[in-house]
Amino acid sequence: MRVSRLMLVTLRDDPAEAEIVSHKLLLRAGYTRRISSGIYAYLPLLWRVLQKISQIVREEMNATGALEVLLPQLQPADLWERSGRWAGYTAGEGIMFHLTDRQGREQGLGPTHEEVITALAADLIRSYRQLPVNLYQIQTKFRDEIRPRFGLMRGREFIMKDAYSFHADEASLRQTYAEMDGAYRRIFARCGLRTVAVEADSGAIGGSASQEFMVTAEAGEDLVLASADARYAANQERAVSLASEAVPLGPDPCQQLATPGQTSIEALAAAHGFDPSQIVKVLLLAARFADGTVQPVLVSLRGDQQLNEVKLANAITAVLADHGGLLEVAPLDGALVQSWKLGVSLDAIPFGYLGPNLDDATLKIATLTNVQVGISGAPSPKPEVTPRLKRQFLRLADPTALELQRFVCGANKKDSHRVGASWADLGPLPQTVDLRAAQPGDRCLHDPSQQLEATRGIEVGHIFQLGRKYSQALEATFTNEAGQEEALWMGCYGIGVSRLAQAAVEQNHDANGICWPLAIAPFAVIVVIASLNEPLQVELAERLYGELQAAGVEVLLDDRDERAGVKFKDADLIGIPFRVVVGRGAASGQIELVSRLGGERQDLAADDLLPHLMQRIAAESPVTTPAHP
RNA sequence: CGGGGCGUGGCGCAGCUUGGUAGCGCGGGUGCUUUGGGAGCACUAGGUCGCAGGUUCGAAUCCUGUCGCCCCGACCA
Repeated sequence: MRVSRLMLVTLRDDPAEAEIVSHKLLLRAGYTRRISSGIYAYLPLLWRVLQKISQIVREEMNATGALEVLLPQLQPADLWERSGRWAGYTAGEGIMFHLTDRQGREQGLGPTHEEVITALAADLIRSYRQLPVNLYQIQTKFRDEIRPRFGLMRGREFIMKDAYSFHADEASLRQTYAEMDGAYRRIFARCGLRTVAVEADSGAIGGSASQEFMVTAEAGEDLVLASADARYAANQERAVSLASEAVPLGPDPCQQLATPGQTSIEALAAAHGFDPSQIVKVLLLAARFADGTVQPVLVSLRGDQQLNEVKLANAITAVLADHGGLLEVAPLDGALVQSWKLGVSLDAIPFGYLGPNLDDATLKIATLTNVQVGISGAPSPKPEVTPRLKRQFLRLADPTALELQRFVCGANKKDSHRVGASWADLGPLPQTVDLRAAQPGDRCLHDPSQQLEATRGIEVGHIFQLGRKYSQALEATFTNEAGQEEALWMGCYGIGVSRLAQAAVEQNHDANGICWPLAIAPFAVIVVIASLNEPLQVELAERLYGELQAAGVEVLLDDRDERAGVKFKDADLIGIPFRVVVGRGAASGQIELVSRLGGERQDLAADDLLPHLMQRIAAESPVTTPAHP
């Protein structure tokens, strides 16, 4: 390809719209343009990169025996209603773009494809003899992200590889899951990325085991907690650790303590010399479900620990599985009562002095006159369904709180705490669930001498063992060896292809621009004609360009009538791994070869270029994974 | 959605506080000179100052509304 024909537009200044370096470079180097928030055009150079990545993904997926397909992006609502995800994905903070077609049928633009693929599996898979199978596709996904960010990093339209496997039993699922783990490691390594595999929360997709692949980068949106011995790594939302030892509380009998105005752990600890680990803090929240159910939740945590909201949401979902799906969890306060139109009075609730045994009766139904509806200027009501508030708290407690023999907690009375309370004093025990957020510096479970360290990561891949959640909902069954109908076991496996491209830039750049890993570079080589006014240079460059092309090398020829400096700057900016400069030495058949990464340069006879480059390229290319038998 | 910020030639910005007929750098075009790390000189094209109202003799500037974009939080490949 000739640069003069490439529609290459590079920018000298950083665009105002970009914040992180990879986004700036992709814009400056002419790889992409924003069309609207979270929607980007893939320009010719970027499209080549995306094709390169896709091809690597394809080769590694095919090598595991997976089958490539292409599924519809426009998906009927009823499919999503059958899996129970329509409401959650479209209402409230849902991320599915959706529309009504001319027949009045509701459709969604696919943010993911579990529903479609499971419906297909139900149709196509009849017998255990067909199993296992693994289907994948590489296509554009649509997600109306709450906050699109950082260019291709979090777009509302992006390219994803998603795969779905079907199995006769859990052991087979585990095996394919392990194969995908291996394939993913090879994919990211071949793309030239440094990644770390971490335990992850399975989120809205559902299911049991899941693992994320993080490109380590400062600009990453995720916090990874890992031990220095590399034996444990997890996303912070999932991470577990050992809490520090609590400071024991003295043996004095339980008594009330006047604590006027001391509504925070800090104030309470400061005023009476308590250690925060001696206090049980109680949080009041409310969980809203798709069917309108609103469940008040009381969470007990040790005072020095923080709540992990992802763990909390998972716990609530596990306890209340049959309300159409959890939509939202938020602190229950006056503002929430109003915005969710709960029709409840919180006047009897002594905020700041809550104990784990707060009486259900404190949830008082407000009289109608207190239900403020239709106040001008008030936000429009969010719930699409009439809320039905449960009158009993769901009581949850983190083990760190339950392990305390004696502790300080709110007395459920304004300006008053209990000191020396024990769980026996407080009635029935709350349900025990891990709810605390692991923190950097915490000791590790596998080896308490190890500490968790924080790094930031960009999630480029995620693999899940889904189990039978979707196959049961969508009645995707097969006949097992014994002749009985059984729901399929499922796994799903995603790679953010367009995100990966930007993550690669985030990890591979310098002050002059992008330094693409050879395997995903849009071109391997750029031949720069130093001066178009020198016929010898032009002639030699054209000859080399032709030879490289004939040899199958992906090569750019910078034939623009620009000064050499401009062309060097652009070559660095767009990040082509090898630069061949045809300049002063052309008369004596000498050219210069410059490596983008590291910048080392060497003079070569023009005739030696091709064999030399072929050898360099081969040296950097990994062995191709053999095809699946 | 809550909080913060920004919309002025293609790009990056100034001007706005204190209203007076729009400017700088880069980029584009033409010519001459230059020619190995984003050249110099000259000429030139290009802007209803996001949009809609309002105040005013007069609005980029003040007021109201609205749309768009970016950043911080909840969502995720």
